[in-house]
Amino acid sequence: MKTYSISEVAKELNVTAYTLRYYDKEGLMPFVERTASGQRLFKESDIAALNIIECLKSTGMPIKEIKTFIDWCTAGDITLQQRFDMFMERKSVVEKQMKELEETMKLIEHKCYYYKTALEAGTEDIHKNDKIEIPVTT
Amino acid sequence: MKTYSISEVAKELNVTAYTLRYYDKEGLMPFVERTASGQRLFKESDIAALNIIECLKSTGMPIKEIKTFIDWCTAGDITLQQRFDMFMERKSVVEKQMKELEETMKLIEHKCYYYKTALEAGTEDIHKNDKIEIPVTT
DNA sequence: GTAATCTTTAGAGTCAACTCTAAGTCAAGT
DNA sequence: ACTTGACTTAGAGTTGACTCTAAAGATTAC
Repeated sequence: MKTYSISEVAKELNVTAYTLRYYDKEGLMPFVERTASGQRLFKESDIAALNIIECLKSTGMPIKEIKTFIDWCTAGDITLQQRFDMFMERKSVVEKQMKELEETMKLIEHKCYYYKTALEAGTEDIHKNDKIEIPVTT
Repeated sequence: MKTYSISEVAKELNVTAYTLRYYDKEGLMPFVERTASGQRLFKESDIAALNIIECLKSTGMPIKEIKTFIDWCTAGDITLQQRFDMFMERKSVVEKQMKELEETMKLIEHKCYYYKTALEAGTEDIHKNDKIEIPVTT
């Protein structure tokens, strides 16, 4: 079975080897095996697991919570419910992030328009009488 | 013209007064006026500007870059092009974030399904023969 | 007018997530 | 055998963004 060194994996996942060692130190990689001399040997399945870790991280989940998930994985079928619940919660977190990102996008696009027209006019003054936007909650 | 105290603004924007003072210290709020005794007086337009700051922050822009933008605003029409370019770049950053968030969502949803079926079976073993997913670039 | 509750500042402390250093070990090429 | 470069560890250092403290001054409520 093909294995990979830490720097190969780092390159593949676009992180540094330092970061991977840090994750290991924090308990996110209890599954990675070692050679007799102590060097890490990453399997394909380890890289897949790291992809899940990256995915959780990208939802804003802190390392410590990801560790809890890894611990659940190690514990086996007894923690299936916790893991299911966790991913369902992540799903709603990501849904919220998507909505927020859309609001952000609206404002950014409005500003693009604002500056495009200001540039055409040569001055921002053309927007002097724009009404101040009060965020609408409903 | 109605004005607001730092704690009123903090409440409104869902941040702490500490945070607002920190932003001020970092140069994000040169426009906020003061009473004779030195207390900050926030106008509606200041709150609008803080909303833009929050918007930029939510795209992952660091405080120092936001300060650059605020400095451009202070400099006037001469920096219209820079500000337009900045928002156009933010737009493409947010587009990228949206795409990434969709990829994240796909993986999360897949995991929800994975654990839902595992729960129904009472064991994760039913997925033993799932092929390892190799991220597809195209 | 005085107590309670703001506000101000400079500067220190915290926290997460890296990021690096030092000193040593291991592996691959010539 | 020896050099070069990758790997190991513990632990220190960095960064960004707050978060708080202390001591002082200002404002509000009665």
